[in-house]
Amino acid sequence: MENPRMVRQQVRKIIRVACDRCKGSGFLPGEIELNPIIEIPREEEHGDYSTNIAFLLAPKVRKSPQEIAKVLVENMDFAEICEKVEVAARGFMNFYVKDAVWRDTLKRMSDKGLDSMFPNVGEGKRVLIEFVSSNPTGPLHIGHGRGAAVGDVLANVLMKTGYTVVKEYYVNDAGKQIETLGQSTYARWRELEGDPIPFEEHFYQGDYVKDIAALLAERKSSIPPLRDEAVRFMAKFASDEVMHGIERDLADFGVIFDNYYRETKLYENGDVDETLKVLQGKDYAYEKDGALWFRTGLFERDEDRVLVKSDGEKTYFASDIAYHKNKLERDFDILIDIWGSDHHGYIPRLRASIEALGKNKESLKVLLIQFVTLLKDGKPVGMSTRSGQFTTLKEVLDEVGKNAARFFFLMRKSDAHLEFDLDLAKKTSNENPVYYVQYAHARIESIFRVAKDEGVSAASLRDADVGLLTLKDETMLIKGILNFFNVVEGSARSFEPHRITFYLLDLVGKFHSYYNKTRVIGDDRGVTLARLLLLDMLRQVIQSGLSILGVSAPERM
RNA sequence: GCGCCUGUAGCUCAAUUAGGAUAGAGCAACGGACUUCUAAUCCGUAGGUUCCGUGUUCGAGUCACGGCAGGCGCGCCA
Repeated sequence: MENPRMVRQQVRKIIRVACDRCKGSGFLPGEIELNPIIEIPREEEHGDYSTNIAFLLAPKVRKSPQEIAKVLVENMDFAEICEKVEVAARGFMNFYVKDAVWRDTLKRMSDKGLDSMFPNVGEGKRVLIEFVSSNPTGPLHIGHGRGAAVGDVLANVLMKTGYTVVKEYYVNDAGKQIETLGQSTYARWRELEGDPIPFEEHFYQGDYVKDIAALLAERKSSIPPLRDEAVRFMAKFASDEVMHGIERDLADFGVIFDNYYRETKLYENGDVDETLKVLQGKDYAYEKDGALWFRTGLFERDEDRVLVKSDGEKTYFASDIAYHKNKLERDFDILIDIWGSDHHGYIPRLRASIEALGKNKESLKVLLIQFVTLLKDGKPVGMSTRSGQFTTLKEVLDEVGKNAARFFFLMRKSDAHLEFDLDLAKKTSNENPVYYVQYAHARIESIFRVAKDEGVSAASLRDADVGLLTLKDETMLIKGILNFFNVVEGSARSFEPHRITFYLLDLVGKFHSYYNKTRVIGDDRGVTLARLLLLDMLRQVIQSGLSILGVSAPERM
């Protein structure tokens, strides 16, 4: 078997052949067409794969599932890959794959390398993942951190599985919020100059505004004398400054974007006006009460939305349509947007706009990220950007480090609430799941150090005889290792990066258990080599999994 | 009022390609294992009306309908 997916395909084939044979003998009607599920059973005693085909056939041929399963098995040639196929009491058919098949697949993996094992899900499709996209009016908080982790890891997963991926950050550098930032900065600057003006309630309260004002105060000469111009100048200055900080925090978090796409660019190059013209040309936009409205209701169950306000200003929605039009025109097959879940109400109108532009709205996938509750001393820490009482990503990174932060963000499915326990993430103890995985890797590295001292080189692993891996724990570990590629595939198909985290925890659990029971390096050189090959593959899978997560795989701990 | 998400062990969460067999982990609790390649580990015990109800069927944590509870959204804001 080239890879573990092929084992499942073989099982499918065995079933199909048996069905054909039963059709030939008249036991099954010839025209019947079925797509049975072949799954990995929960219970180990139920074999490596099982199928429900007998249940699906039962009503059609008016026979009991048990009888159908029995006849199918009698007509089955399974000996090549299975040691037995059993009919369970209810009518399930359980396939017990030969241990040798798994061992040979492991050997193949060792010979050909990990990269040859990843399934090609994407087939070269181009996908653009847009995430974080936080307004440059304040530093990233912990919620953005979760979005950053999910987006970055999803990008890694998709890259592993045959997609061409571009990571993009959309910078909302136009509009009222930037203006408010300018006013806030200006007010702080006046304070520093000893000539204060009222600091209004809707201004940004955070201390970072004061820092920026202080920076400006040092370069007094470049500030325009007129207030309006000064505010505009400071808006630009402050948002650039904040943006630099965001990029720095992201880099510290291990997230590097391919592009930063600025909203103002869409205005400058005429994309927004062009988009509005197209919509109007198709009569998908109309004027009412002095404003321009988009006919959302034509495409989705949603109300019509304003594109141009009666004061002539364009809405965020207008430029966002232009942005997504722009993305599609850059020849991406799939657009993934990662948003905070509080924006979910925005999905219908954006989908509608894509359809209105004559594109397939199914090419847009929106992943919603639920809020993060930060726990400190077991109690939640409140947050709000306006009041300045948020916990920034930087603070969390400084406290728990990149590895723990990324791992914790991916311990939940993204659309579920996440409780982030700061104290737990910080602990250097067995309670911390990050270390559980990393420690397994360090242990394996340690074994290889000892092996090296005893004269076992990496090259000699080529001669290892996997047939000597006969322990039950070893078979389980092999299956666990090979399952990696299925998990990555599932993760890619469902856009659920957190599956990698769960998989790794499960896998290294098997290893820790094995380690405590079994000595790898022993007197029997053959067995030692075989076990080292097993651990080498395990090590590579852990490294690969952790690198997808963006978490380090330390050699010592 | 309408829409989306969530509800599983004391706590935090799983449950595989959208229905499969006896619902699983970790933490916390209790009892054990270091003369050994790393005890940041392992082994064992205990812990459940899967929020409630009705339905669909060979089979429901999973699907449908109706409730209950929590979160979020329903702007000419972004």
